[in-house]
Amino acid sequence: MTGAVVDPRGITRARIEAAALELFTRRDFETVTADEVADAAGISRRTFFRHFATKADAVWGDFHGHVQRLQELLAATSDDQPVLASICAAYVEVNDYPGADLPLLRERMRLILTEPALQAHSQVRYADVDRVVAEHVARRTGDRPGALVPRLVALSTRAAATTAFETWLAGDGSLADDLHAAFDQLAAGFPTLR
Amino acid sequence: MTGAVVDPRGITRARIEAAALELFTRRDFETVTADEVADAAGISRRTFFRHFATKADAVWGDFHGHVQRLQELLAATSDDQPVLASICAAYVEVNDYPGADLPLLRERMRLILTEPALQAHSQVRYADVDRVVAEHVARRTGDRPGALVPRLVALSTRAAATTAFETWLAGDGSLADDLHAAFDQLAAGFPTLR
DNA sequence: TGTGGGGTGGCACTCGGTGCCACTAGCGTC
DNA sequence: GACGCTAGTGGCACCGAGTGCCACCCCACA
Repeated sequence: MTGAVVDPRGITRARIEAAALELFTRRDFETVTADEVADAAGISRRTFFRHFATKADAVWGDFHGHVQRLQELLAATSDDQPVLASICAAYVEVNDYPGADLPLLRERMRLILTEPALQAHSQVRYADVDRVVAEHVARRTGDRPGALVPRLVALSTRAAATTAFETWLAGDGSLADDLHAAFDQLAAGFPTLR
Repeated sequence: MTGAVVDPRGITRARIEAAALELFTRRDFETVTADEVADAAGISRRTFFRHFATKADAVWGDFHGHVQRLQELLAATSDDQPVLASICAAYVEVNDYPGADLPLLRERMRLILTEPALQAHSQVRYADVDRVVAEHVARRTGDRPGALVPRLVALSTRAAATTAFETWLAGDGSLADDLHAAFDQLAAGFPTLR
């Protein structure tokens, strides 16, 4: 009805995201219905599912752009730098949010890491990250992207990033420090275990 | 109606699993409805959801027992053995299926690793594995189970196991060899990258 | 003054999953 | 044999996620 006077292709989407994050934070993800999110955003349920394929997708922001930036950063790395270091740097860079956005990121990651439905959904989104990282490693080693080392590096660096997010959420340090700490352990074969 | 003359608590469940795996293999997971699985297993839809909380759960066999065996194996490891080696050995042992069961395992893992809905669901099941492994590492290092190293080791060893399953599925070697290859890379900090 | 396209809302439908109730079979007790 | 208990089952109605279809409205452009 109001039709949105201009809506430069994103206002509505942003309003839905904000409403969804607010509701999912206040109550459990699964108890919030798509109708409630739509109501809170001032749109119809049908329109909600035009902007987001899934209820879960509403918490991911512009993740596609996130993956694309990661890919570009990896493509621009120097061959002099060790592979793991280049991946760590790319993860740090792509997660370098301005301080004002950190509370939002915190809440988003808390939901993704703790709500079972979102945790499950995350696997599908992160598969894109794994593919991008594996291709980067494959370029550097000459392997196929599906070979053992590229896949293992992709999956275990994502494990490092996930762990870093966990510790970042639990503490009050900087995300970059937590990422470096996790990647250092990984790259050195977990020296503290010996 | 037939009521099952004896059904030593598991016949029905096994029949559902077989029917489900057969259908999911022949067609895509998402296109097979719960009704169809129930029909194929000779039970009602309602009964299907009494045996399995989720359509996806029907492909996991006795995963709970799997996790329990893993936990017992880890608890029984010697402190002389390096932590990563103990985890690798436990993964190998718990996945040491008799040759006759390998086709079943192959199909199960292929579905879990390639069907998006099952891939997503797997995250929730594997969270139990991660918890068990992290507790094992924490016992050995004196850390809390939620600390950086226990969590990182748990998540990255699972990454190694997942990668090993991927390469096992793509090739025709032994799963134990693939697991050892992946864990060796991980424990040594990816030596081939340097 | 048309006219075409994009964003929207409403509606009906499928499917996964759940709560409730009724039925049956097996089993031990009196 | 009648009673009650329990476990497994089927049927039904219901909720919520997601989709296809159609009608509508508004804006841009001819």
